[in-house]
Amino acid sequence: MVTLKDIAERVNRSVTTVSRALSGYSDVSPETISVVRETAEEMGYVPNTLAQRLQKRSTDTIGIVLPVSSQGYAEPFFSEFLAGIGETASLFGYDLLVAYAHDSNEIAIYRKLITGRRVDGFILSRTLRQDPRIEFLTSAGFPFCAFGRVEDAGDFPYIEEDGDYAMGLIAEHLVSRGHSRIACICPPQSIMFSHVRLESIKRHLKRLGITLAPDMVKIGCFTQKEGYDAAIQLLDNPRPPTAVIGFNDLIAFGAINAGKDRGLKIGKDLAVTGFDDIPMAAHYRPPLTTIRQPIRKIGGMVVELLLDYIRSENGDQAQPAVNPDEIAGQDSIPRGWMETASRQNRQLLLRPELIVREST
Amino acid sequence: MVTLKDIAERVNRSVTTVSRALSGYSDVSPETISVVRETAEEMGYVPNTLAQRLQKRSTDTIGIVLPVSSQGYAEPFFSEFLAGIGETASLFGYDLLVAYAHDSNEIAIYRKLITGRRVDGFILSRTLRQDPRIEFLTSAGFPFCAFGRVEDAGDFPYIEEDGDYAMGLIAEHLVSRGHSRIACICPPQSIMFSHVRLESIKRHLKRLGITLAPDMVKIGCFTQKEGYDAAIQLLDNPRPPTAVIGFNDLIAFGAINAGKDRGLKIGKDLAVTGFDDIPMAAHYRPPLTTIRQPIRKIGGMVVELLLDYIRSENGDQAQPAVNPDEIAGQDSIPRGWMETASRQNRQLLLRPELIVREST
DNA sequence: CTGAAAGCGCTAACAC
DNA sequence: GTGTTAGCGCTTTCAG
Repeated sequence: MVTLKDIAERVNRSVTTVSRALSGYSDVSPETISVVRETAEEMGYVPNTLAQRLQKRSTDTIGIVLPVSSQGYAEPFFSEFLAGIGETASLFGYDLLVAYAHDSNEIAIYRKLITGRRVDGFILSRTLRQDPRIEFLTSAGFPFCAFGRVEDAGDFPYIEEDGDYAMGLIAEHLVSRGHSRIACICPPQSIMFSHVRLESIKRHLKRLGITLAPDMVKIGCFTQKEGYDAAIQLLDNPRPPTAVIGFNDLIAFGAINAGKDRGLKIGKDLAVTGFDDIPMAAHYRPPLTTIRQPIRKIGGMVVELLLDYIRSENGDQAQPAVNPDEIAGQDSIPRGWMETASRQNRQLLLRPELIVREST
Repeated sequence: MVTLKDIAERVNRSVTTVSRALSGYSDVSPETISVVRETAEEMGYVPNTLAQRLQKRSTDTIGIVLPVSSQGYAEPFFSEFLAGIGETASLFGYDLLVAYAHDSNEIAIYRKLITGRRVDGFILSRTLRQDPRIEFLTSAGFPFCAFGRVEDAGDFPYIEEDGDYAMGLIAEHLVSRGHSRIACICPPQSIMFSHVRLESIKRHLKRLGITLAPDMVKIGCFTQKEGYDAAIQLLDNPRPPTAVIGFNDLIAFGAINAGKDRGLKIGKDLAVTGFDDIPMAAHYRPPLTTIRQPIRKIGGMVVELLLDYIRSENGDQAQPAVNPDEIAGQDSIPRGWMETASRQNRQLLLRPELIVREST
C-alpha cells in the first residue's frame, strides 16, 4: 500500500509537502503540486482513512442501531428508510454503520459505539414517547437525529411526519364516505407515532361529530397476523365497525383478510385504510387506501439534519460534499426546507398525502 | 476522553505497561495489573478503536454494498439477511458497514472501500452468472464471501441454497397434484439463482415426463406488479397453465392476483408457488406454497465463513469471539457445518424446505 | 514555498 | 516486571 512517505521519497520532498500538495494548500508551488499529484496518481495512492480519522478525531461515520427482533423493522418501509440514509450519507462522504441490538442491551450498544469513538452521530427511528435512547444520548451530549419526536418536546433535531394532519385526512375521507362506526388497530401506545395517531384520530372524529368507542380500539399490533386477529375481534363485536383504520399497511392487509373471511366486501361493506404506502399497498386486493410518506427522502433528510448539527457543533460551515441540488428538496418535500430547518431548531414537520384506492 | 496516557500518569507507570496490563499480558506483576485495571475502570477508560485499528492495520469491519435501485432488495427477505449478518458480525466484534451504490459505480465503491482500508472483507449477495464484483474482488485478492455462486465455479467462499433440490420438490409436488401444464415467472437469467432454478425445473419436469414449453416461461420479473403482468400474459395464452411457479414470493403474489382477476380459484383451478417464504406468504390469500430458507441464519453463516477466511489469511486461528454455541448450527442447519466448511473449500450447499399451503 | 518536529492513541520489539 | 523507543499514516503548527 502506497503511503505519503512513498510519494515523498519518490519526488524528493517531505511528507508534509506532499500532504499539503495533495490537499491543495495555497502555499505550495504549482510545480510541486503537479509533480506530487501526478506521482500520487501514478503510484495509485489513496489516503489511509483510518489514519486520517485518527488524526482529525472524527470517524466520518454515522450509526444506526436496529433491534434484532425485527418486529416491524422487516418491512419494506424500513429498507427504504435505510437506503435513503445510506445514499445521502455517502453523498456527504460518510460511512453508515449498522448495529443490531437486543432490547436489553440497546443502550449498552450506543454507549459502546460512542466510547469506542466509532461514529460521529446516530440516526434514531421509531421513537418512544419516553425514549431511553434519546435520554441517554441527550445526557451524553452526543449528536443524533431522530425520525419522530418524543412526548416532552426535547431540544434535539428530528423529522416528524404530521400524524395529526394525516389522521385528519383519513377521518374526513371515511366520514365523507358515510362511515360512523369506525375502528382503529394500533401498535403499542408507548410508540410515539402510534400515540399521536390515536389521539389525533379521536380528535378529528369528534370534530366531525363521531365518537371513537373504546371497544373499537385495538392496541399492540405490528404484523399482518396481529392485524388480522384484532380485526376479527372487532368484526365479531355485536356492533361491528364499517371502517377499520390500520396504523400501518401490514395491519391493514390483515384487516382486509379478516373482512374477507367474515364475508364482507372490502371497500363496500367494510372500508380499510393503512399507513405508509409500501409498494405492495397498490397491488393488494383490493388496493389499499393509505397515507404516503416519502420515506426514502425522509431518510436522506434525517442524515442532512444530523450532519448539519454535527458540523455546527464543530463550528464548521455546513457544506454538502457533493452536489447540493441533488439533495435539496424535490417532489413533495418543500424546497428550501434545509434553510428552515437550520434556522429553527432543526425540527421538521412533514405533510404526508392520502392515497385513495379501492379499499375504502 | 481518557487515554492510556492519562491512566499511566495516574498510576505512575508507562503507557506501555498500562497497555499490557489491560490486555492481560503475562509479564506484568499482579499488583500492577489490578491497580491499572481498577484505575482504568474508575476513570471510565475505553480504548480508541481508531487508534487500535490503525496500529493493527485491520478495520474489524465488514462491508456490504447494496444497490440503491432497491428492485427486490426492499423485500423483507433482505432485511432478514442483513439482520443475520449484523448480529453475527457484532458477535465476533466486527462492525457492519453498509454502502449504497448505483449500478454504474458499483465496482468503484468496492475499490474505494478497499483502497481506503475501510473494511476487512465483503459480503455479496444475489450473485450473477458472470459477476463483475467477484471478478474484481478475486483479482484484487480481497476477502469476501457470497450468498450464491457463479457459473464458472470460482475458488471463493460462498453459501448457496440448493436451488436444484428446491425445484425438484416443487416439480414433484405439482406433478403429484396432477399438473402438467406448468409455467415459470423468473427474474433475469443473468442472475445465478434464477438461471439455476429455471434449468433445474426444466430438468426435473422432464424427469417426470413433462416439458416446460418456451411460451410458459416469462423472464425478467422481480416485483409483484411484474409478476402480475407476466401471469396475465400466461393465462391469456390459448392453452393457459394450470400451475405457475413464481421464482420469489412477490412474483407469486402477483400471479395469484392475476389468477383471481381471470376468475380462477387459486389452489384449485390454478396452483401458484413462490420462493423464500417471507412472513407475508403465510398470510396471503390463499396462503402461499413456497420454499423456505433460513435466511437470517444464512446471513450469519456467510459472515462466519468470511471471518474464518480472513483469519486464515492472517494465519490466525479461527476463534469465535463470544459464545460459539450460540452461533453453531441449530434448527435446520446441519450441526457441524462450520467444520465441514473449513475443511472443504468453504463452499456450502443448503437444503431448503417445501412449505405446502393452500395455493396449490 | 518547504521541511522538521510534534502528536492523534495505541501496540510491539527490545532493552534493562 | 517495567520503561524506552519506534512506528502505524496522516495533519498541523512553526521555523526557516
